[in-house]
Amino acid sequence: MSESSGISLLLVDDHPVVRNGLRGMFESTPGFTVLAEASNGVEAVELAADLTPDVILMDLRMPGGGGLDAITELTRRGIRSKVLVLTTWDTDTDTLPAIEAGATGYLLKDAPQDELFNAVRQAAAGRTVLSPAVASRLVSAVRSPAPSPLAARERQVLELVAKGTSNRDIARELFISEATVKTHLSHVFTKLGVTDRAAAVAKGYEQGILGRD
Amino acid sequence: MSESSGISLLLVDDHPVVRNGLRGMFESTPGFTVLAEASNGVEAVELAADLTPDVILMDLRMPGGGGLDAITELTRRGIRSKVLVLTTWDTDTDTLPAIEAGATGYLLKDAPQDELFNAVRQAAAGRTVLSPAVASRLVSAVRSPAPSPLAARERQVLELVAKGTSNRDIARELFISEATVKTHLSHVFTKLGVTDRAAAVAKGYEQGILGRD
DNA sequence: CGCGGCATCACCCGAATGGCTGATGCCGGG
DNA sequence: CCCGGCATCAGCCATTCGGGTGATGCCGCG
Repeated sequence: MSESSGISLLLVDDHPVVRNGLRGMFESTPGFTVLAEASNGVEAVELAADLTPDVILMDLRMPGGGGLDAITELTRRGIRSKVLVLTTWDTDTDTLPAIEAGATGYLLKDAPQDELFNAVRQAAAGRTVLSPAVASRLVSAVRSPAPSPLAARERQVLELVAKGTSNRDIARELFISEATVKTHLSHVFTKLGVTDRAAAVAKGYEQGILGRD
Repeated sequence: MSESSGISLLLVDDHPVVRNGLRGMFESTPGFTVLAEASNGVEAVELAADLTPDVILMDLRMPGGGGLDAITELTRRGIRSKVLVLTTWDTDTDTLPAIEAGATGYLLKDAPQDELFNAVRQAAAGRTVLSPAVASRLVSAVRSPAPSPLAARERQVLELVAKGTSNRDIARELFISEATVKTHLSHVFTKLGVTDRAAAVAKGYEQGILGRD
């Protein structure tokens, strides 16, 4: 942390107006210093590597080096600047990936100024800041209602398979014959595009069919 | 929403002192009405079904009907009250399950009053409110840095297994013998407490060893 | 320096798995 | 009314698994 000049910032946005607006806001407020600006992800990574700002305010959608890749790269390089994603609309599907990639927070640009300031401070302190909309998204992703392509019986079988139940025991458990279990499993394999139970379980988790107990 | 009297509340906590404290806070603040209190989950569900408060402030750990079950039951019954989980420490492993069960927000009891008020208003409006600590938890669950008990090689093998690779092909892929693959897998089984590859994959996902590509 | 964890390999064997072919009954949509 | 999806069942058969037992070499920690 650059103690003397408060929280140091790197602004990343392809739109100069936005950068200017942000720079204005932060420069006219004690406790913040704008170290530099970048207009794309690649630049952002370079500057961040050089200047190690406390917080990087980053737009996601940018020409010439997307924000997402930039975040990934930053974390890969072990640069400790906190990334605060600032986006215009949150209709994006990128919110989750961004967070997974290592973003510390996610805010909408229409957030009131003090919320923004506050978020930056929180981020600098390493705390996660999510705008309500994003938090909701994240939460609903956790309880994602993934429609499964599997028939009810097939899902049941798959669940038991995931628990390590053998075909024979699945048969017993569901009061059907082992042959039927095998048939169901074959269908599961076909539908999931795999050839064995282990991969089927993996797909099951990947597609959210399994995993929500 | 009970327009006339602001946001209506149901307080659920096994500790009378806490209930009292909360009641005091909310009754002395315009815009809130405490409809009732409950000291356990079962009571809470009954009262909620009866009174349909706008927001339910609920402790998680309670004797006689845990908060988690209560939340589950509420969502099951389609009761539209928003549940705001209020917990003392957040060391719990319950935060995620609670959210998955349908909690609208998750706050620590040591949150400052206005934050609490604000959270309740947000919750009443259907927005998700997470205290920073919980948000972090949630986020890190998404990119879970779960320390896997598996050795490097073992993890590799498990990953291939999840892709449906046969032992023989795993051997080829890793330039080792099939026997070695089997040995690794045996160890994986032991460490994960399962007996077959399908269950191993399931555990792998469950424990965050697999799933983050 | 010995013990434990990791990584490697071998051989045996019984049981489980997955592919294939084929069949029946039910149900709902076109 | 027929077709397709679901659910049920059967038998055959090659392959794969998983367990057991045992062995070697390397490395790090005490």
